[in-house]
Amino acid sequence: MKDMIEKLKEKGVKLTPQRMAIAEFLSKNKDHPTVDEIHKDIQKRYPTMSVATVYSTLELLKELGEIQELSIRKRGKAYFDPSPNLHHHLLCNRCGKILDIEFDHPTSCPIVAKEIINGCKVEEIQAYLYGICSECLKKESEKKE
Amino acid sequence: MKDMIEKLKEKGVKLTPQRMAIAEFLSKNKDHPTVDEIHKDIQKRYPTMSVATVYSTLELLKELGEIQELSIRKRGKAYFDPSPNLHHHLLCNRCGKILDIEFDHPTSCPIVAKEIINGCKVEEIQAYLYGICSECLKKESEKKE
DNA sequence: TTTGAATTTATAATTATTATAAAATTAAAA
DNA sequence: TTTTAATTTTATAATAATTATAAATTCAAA
Repeated sequence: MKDMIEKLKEKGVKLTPQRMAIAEFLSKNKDHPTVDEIHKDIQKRYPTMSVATVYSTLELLKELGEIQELSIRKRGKAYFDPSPNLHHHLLCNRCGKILDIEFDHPTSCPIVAKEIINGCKVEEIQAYLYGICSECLKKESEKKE
Repeated sequence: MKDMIEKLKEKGVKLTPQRMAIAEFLSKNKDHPTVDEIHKDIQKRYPTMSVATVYSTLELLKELGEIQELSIRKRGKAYFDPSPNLHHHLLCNRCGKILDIEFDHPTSCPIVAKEIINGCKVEEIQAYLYGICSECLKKESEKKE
């Protein structure tokens, strides 16, 4: 929690109450929130918080490398990951949950290992798996019994 | 070109002129068109073609596994890939082009190899690389000289 | 030819995001 | 402390992609 705010200060970002509220929300969040979710939550304590500020702050945090924006097919809106570290995501086709997929051996991935592929310089990688999460698999196998 | 239409016929899909025009457009297309691009192109020859039909036909083709929809961070709209086969995509941060990335050894990828990961069943995989394409790299190196 | 289901169309509604301009805040300068 | 200028926030409107709706059309089977 303090971590992200500390880093922002170090980077010379003006620490407004709004930005701190968003940074705090993200730091505590283990999920993949949307703009709307962030906005709604903070508005409870901070009624004048506007969506535009949420958008601009998320853009700022992205540029600073503090968070990442996902590109996943789910209702055409943006999802954010409070962690900027390389990992993948799975979207459950049943319940719609987005799960983090930490992959064991990054160096064994033929793409992650390379900085250049097909003559293109790779700066960022995101992989999306679509399938069925463990909870939904369990539910389905219970039904069959 | 004939290929996709043939397959649709086999699958018992009603072959309307609109659907055939869309299938033909996609079959000839090596790019990653948007709904709007598809619509605009077909409207030249077929002035009454509506966007709703483009949306519904693309949804149908997706369900039939004839095409895939990308989710790549580019102006918040949907991009389609006329080929349903597993391959990845690179978005050039300079020129905005989306390039196909055929990866050499699918079996060497630690994710593709598995059907189950973290207890989840993986049905589909999409990876997005963000970076700089070879053409833009070339332009940049020429500038420096 | 009639019937009924599926499809297409035009239009409106919805939703996420971006743009705009006024008001508020902030931090530095006087 | 007061003034100043730049930045940030806010409310609102504008834009753009997608989805919903209902009437019109097409199509194939009875």
